[in-house]
Amino acid sequence: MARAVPTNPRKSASQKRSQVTVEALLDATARVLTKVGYDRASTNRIAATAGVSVGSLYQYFPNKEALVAALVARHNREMLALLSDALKEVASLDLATAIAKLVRAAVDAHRVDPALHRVFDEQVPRMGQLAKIEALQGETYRLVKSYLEKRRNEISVRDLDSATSILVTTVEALTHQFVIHRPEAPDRDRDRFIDEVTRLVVGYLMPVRR
Amino acid sequence: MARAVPTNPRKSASQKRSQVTVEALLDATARVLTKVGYDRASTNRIAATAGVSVGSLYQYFPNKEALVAALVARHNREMLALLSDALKEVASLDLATAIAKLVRAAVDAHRVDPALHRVFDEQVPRMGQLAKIEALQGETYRLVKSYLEKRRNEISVRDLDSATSILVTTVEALTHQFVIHRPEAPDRDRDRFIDEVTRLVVGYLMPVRR
DNA sequence: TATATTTGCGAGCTATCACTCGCATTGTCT
DNA sequence: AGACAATGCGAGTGATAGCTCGCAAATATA
Repeated sequence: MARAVPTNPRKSASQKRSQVTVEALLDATARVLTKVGYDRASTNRIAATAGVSVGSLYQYFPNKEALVAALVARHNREMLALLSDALKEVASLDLATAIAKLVRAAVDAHRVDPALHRVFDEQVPRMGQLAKIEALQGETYRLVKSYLEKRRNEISVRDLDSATSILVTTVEALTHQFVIHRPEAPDRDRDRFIDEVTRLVVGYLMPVRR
Repeated sequence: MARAVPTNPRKSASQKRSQVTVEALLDATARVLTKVGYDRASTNRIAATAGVSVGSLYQYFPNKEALVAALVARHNREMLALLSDALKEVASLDLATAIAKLVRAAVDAHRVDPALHRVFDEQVPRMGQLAKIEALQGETYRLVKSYLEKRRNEISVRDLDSATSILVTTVEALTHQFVIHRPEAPDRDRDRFIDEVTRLVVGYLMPVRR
């Protein structure tokens, strides 16, 4: 319980065996987090779930926070890859269609493991090591902004930076809210939701002189 | 540390003296939370900060979670009152102006105690007792929806319910993000931000045939 | 004033947590 | 095979957390 001082990384796994251990620990962390929540997810419990000793856990992660941070980082990298793919698939479409597809991609991405997503959102404290992880969110920002830049002539906003940050925040919040509060929503409702978000975004990016 | 079973409320304060104690505890909770964060905010620490014994704390709050829940509830009631006032002040304005004023009110509300707000947002786990608190958020939803209903003829959205939920989520997320990431933003930037959010919202509620 | 009730106290109990360390096992290199 | 390094182990340690309980002080009631 006593963890006042910030911690440094440990040795990184070099042999295959240890890499398996690390993966097992991350997987176990995800399972334990979704099963019992952040507070009750102790390092002992996670190690046991992973079929690994606590000692091994601390060989690769200096503390619980670093462990969770690594899991979040892995998760974020996956999400980022999905976004990147979606942006490529959408490169040649007109903006309105593209936005619709992107929003759908966001919703689908969040539906992969909603329980884990929910824990990240509702329980994992975003501080310390975890705060650094948000820097990885900056990559999302960059990807979206560079996409908007390519479509600059179809878009009429004062400032691409604020537009990007507004869009990323908005779509993320709405997607979270939808997936968390209506995890079993039928396809029709999901389509409706995507439609509404698309209208919101397109209306913002391509306003019509009134 | 051992708190497996959910807990019931304790006796509520009847004499003035005890009400003072309860208030002191809530105030201390806010101070401790913003100072050391959720994890390190122990009940002993909170009681000491309040100038009250742990025993007294547990006379009114069955556990730490209930204590924090009570604080969040108090905070939410204050926020709700601000929203309610803002809606009244805006009743007779045209929609676009009204939205702008409402967004400004939201930003101002979050600027009252940004540190506390941040703790609520980033650290306080939204589960158990805290989940019930979100039901109080339903009141926000109801207020906004009834406002939109009064303006139904100026608005063109398919469904007022989804529109309400989208607007509440969006404005809240954007406001949070702005206040947390730019707590010291100059007035000009704040005005800009309010402008953008207003454009986003108005563009959604009053789309122009394209 | 005498009695009953409410409120306040805080040392201390138990549970649990994060984390260590000396030793055993497995893998690599020559 | 032999030597050295990498990895795995898990009982044990110290610290701290949440929470209780017996008693004292303050307030209400008669």
